[in-house]
Amino acid sequence: MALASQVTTRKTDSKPLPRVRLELLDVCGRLAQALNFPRSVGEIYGLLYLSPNPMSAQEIGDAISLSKGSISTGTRQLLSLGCIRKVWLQEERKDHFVAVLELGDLVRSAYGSIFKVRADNAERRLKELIETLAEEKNDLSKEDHAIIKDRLQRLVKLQKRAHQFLPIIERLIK
Amino acid sequence: MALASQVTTRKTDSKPLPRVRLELLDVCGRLAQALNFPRSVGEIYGLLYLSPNPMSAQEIGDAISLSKGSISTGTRQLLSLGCIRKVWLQEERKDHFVAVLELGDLVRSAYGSIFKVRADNAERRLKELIETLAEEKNDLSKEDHAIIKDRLQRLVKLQKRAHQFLPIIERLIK
DNA sequence: TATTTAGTTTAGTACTATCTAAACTAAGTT
DNA sequence: AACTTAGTTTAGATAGTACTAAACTAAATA
Repeated sequence: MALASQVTTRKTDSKPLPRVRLELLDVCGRLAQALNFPRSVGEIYGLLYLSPNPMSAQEIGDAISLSKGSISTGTRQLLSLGCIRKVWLQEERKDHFVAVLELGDLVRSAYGSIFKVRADNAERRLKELIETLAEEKNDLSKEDHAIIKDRLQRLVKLQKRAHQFLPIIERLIK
Repeated sequence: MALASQVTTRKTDSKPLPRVRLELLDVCGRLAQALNFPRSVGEIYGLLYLSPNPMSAQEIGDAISLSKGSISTGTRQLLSLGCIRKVWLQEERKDHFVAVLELGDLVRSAYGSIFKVRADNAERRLKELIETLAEEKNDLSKEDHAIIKDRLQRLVKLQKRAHQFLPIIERLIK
């Protein structure tokens, strides 16, 4: 029993992280911010990505200083994004986390769930705009109507252009 | 003189915007937010994009309600991004603005100045990480070193993959 | 030169997002 | 059953951003 408690405290003997890991952690933090995620979420992923072993919330909190609460929500986000996984270690009560290393898969699914959805949304929106213009035709002067129609038409062209990309990107990504 | 002042006040007779314009304005506002710009910046662009005439700061402020200050900084941002242009109207002291309609050009330059730069940055960063790892080789256990090296190698692969995209995207864009 | 007008900059306010601390839930241990 | 431990949720603190109002600069007009 005395031994057991020693074992649990041993966990906290966290040596400082090697610089490589600190650097990647930072890179991931910035990347996360650029993608409108909390920086800490990126940091957690970066920490796990170069971790030789699965890490508990404890250990994560020790490595980057972050509260229990933040780690809890951060890991939940990463789990739901499929960026990390839980692993159960024998005779360990705590959850442990590992980074999903197959980033290609992640990118692929991000494409499907984000990029594609956006493209579809944009298309719908633009159609709505054109409908609205049609409804308002009588309220507008001939010239104004023509101008607006022309400009919306430009957007349609641009969109068609973008649409040609999708299949090409899909092929590249798979 | 009375006439002149009438003329200047006439400008303020702003009729409410047609719905198409309100809708596009909204779309652009949301788009701006998604790109980490202030919503108002997107709204200004959206407003100008469907405007039959160049608009003064005044008119912009009347159309979407926005303070002088915000319009000043907002237009400056859009100008520096190349999204709008100033036009000087005869016998008008005020600046007037028009949207740049060639969105294709904008996308192209955004690719050059943002996407490409990011890709290059990422490449540099990754090289640095690998250098750091080399420097730290002795501080790490053999196993840890091997693991970290392997994972960085995965990133290199991913990056090479991404790199293949660039020329293809460039070709599509031009 | 004094006054008006256009536009910029600054100081301050309001809002939002992320974090922490602590209350809480649940489950395992003695 | 009481206690410890792991993890979640909530309330509140803090920081950052985007806006407004107002002071300021510069230029045109009287």
